Amino acid sequence: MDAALERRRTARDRILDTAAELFYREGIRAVGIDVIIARSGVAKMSLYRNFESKDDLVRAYLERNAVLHQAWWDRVVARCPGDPKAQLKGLFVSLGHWIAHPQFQGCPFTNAAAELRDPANPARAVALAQKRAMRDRLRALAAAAGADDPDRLAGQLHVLMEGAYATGPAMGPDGESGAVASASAVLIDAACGAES
Amino acid sequence: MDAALERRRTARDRILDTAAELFYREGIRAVGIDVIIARSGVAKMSLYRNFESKDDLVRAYLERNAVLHQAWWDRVVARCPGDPKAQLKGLFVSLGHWIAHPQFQGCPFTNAAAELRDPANPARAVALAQKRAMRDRLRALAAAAGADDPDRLAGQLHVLMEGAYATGPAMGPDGESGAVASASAVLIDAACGAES
DNA sequence: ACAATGATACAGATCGGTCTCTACCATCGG
DNA sequence: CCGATGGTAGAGACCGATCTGTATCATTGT
Repeated sequence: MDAALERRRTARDRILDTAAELFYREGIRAVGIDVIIARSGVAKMSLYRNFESKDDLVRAYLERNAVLHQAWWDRVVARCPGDPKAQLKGLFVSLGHWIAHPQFQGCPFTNAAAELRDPANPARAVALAQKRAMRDRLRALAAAAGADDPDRLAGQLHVLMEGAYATGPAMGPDGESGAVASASAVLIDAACGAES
Repeated sequence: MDAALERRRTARDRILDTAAELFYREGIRAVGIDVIIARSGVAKMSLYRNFESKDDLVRAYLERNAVLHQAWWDRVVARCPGDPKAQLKGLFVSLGHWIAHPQFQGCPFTNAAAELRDPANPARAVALAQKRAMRDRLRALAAAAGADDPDRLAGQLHVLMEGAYATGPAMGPDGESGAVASASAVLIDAACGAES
């Protein structure tokens, strides 16, 4: 029964798990269908019964990652309820830890956008939408924190956040983790008035 | 003679020009050798006589871009001789203009690093070296500007710079150009003391 | 005549995607 | 309790397209 349940659970999920790991670690274009098939122990037709195409699988991978990222965001924000300024700073502290992780390979969405340039690719649309959503959430927090110009602060923090993602793979685990947190603090304090 | 010189000049250079444009606009892995051949009006063997492989062509493309980027940096810095603080700010103002260009497609080195994950790829090494060189130059300017902690300011500005590159393609021409310049000013002033 | 280049065919590998066939398992009618 | 049925999955051959890279031969400018 256990094996049966495992089987029923799997197929699609096993494909998605394997694809997510490979896409993130080795790149989307570098990972072929055959490798995903082999590593997930799944028949090729099972993949094409659950996903229309490789592009569709990539789209599903990014959409699931967007949900996970959203969950991370909510988790961090929930640690400082009612204190938007601390919530903002907490995001960047947590981000600084993440990019120092030895297996960190950059932002999945930025990577996908770099690999998939075709504007008509739905996976690319998911990646870009995620960026805009991030910016919107930053803007909401900046406004809640009482920034003089919430839109400006959101823009600054958005650039900083993207930079943290981009700097990670280039500078390695001893990279700019501290710089991310400290820069965000400087920008947030400057935009909200120095009083805590 | 002119045509002959043109011919002699070309071959390698025409290949490199065409490859640079295509690699940057459409991505490295998305552009095949055949397209480069056709668009540059060159025989396939002329490419393989001038470059060992496609990877070698990519490496040459990135190395030339590194030289061009260095030249841009020097040009901007030369506009404010003897004023490192203004030089730093000028870099980010200029960067803000660049990422607003409609044909901006992100940082060629970041894109290359995202597309070429194999650590043994020499083109990837060129891309990562460029990042480190940028950070070193930022550190030198930060020290010259009298920052309290030059290494810290360099790290912050480095993240900001990478973020500017990464945000461009996602947010479009009406993106965060202003945020880049303003954020850099806040960080620089905070690190050097407010007095100009 | 000679060196460099263009044109083209080709080789070998790999890619995404389709097809066929078999095996399993859950359900349901008797 | 038992046997037929249908849906899901694994295994692997196969296809056409495309990719990098090589070999061959004609052309051209000096």
